[in-house]
Amino acid sequence: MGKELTIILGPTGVGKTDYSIQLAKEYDSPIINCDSRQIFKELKIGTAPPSVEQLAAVKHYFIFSHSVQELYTAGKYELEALALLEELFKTHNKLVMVGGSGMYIDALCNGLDDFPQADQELRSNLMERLEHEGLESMRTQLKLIDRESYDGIDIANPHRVIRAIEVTLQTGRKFSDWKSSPKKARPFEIKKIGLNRNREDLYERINRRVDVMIETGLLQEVQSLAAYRNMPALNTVGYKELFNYLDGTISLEIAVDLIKRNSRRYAKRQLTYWGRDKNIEWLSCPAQIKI
RNA sequence: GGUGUCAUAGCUCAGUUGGUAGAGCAAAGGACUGAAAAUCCUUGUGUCCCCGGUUCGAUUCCUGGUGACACCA
Repeated sequence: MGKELTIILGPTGVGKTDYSIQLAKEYDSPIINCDSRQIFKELKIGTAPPSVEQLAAVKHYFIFSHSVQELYTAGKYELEALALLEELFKTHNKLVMVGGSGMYIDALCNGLDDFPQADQELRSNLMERLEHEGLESMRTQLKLIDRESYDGIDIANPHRVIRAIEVTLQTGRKFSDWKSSPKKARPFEIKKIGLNRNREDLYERINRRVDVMIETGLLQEVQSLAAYRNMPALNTVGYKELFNYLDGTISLEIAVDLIKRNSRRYAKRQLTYWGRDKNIEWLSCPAQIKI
């Protein structure tokens, strides 16, 4: 019998978790998470992971599995998740995956080109130069060492410029030469289900969920993570705003409003990201489902 | 009850010496190859509160109304 992976995706707050539990029970499958922040064991509130009851009801992978102290990336996820799937498919025909990280999902489904992960030292050097010399200077360098990338990537985006320079310097081969739009073969079928709902309803759920997070102790969680605030894992909606509050830069009320706003914007970006993926079968959630 | 001030984008407000208007925020749309909950790009028509008057022309000036605020009683 053929192996099939069902991926449930959708914007934050849409109700993916509940849906995934149902489907996992129906398929008698564990759940493999593909949310880039729920993998962190230190983040228990602000990333809206499955509840203790939900975790007890169905076996979950990639939930609380890694630490914010380590650098985690889409590339690592591709390898680790793929290895796990191969293992699980030995005993299952159908598996359920859920999450909202579009790039992680793409990495798993299609793979990434084989250029390396960033060398941390090189990256921090480049970051420093960006800060001191400005973006224009970085662009000029990219133009010199990889003209094709300079013409092809979003030159206004510092992350992209730095990444292209970084790979080129690190490997001695142009970033643009590495790129091939990979479509790596996977030993299983992939079915994508997108969950969506009325925009107003979605935003309402997001806003409410933030209030619940605050009531549940998000502020205390953020406080306890102060030592790691510079790790990429903590550059996350719900955490960065509260760090600012703790610094005294903004009031708690404003921080909470910003968390809501940034979550809403995140949801919108997710929807945009998946807009071009024609393989997603979209389902509209009824308004009654509670978080 | 009297007097005064205000009424413009979803919100806060600017402005038009009379020729139908623009900022910030919110919002919307988009991009995306190891930071992706990241990072970046683009987008401003709205009965200028309502009725009438003056005027070639009123959101702008005038009368009245309504509402909000302030002060006086």
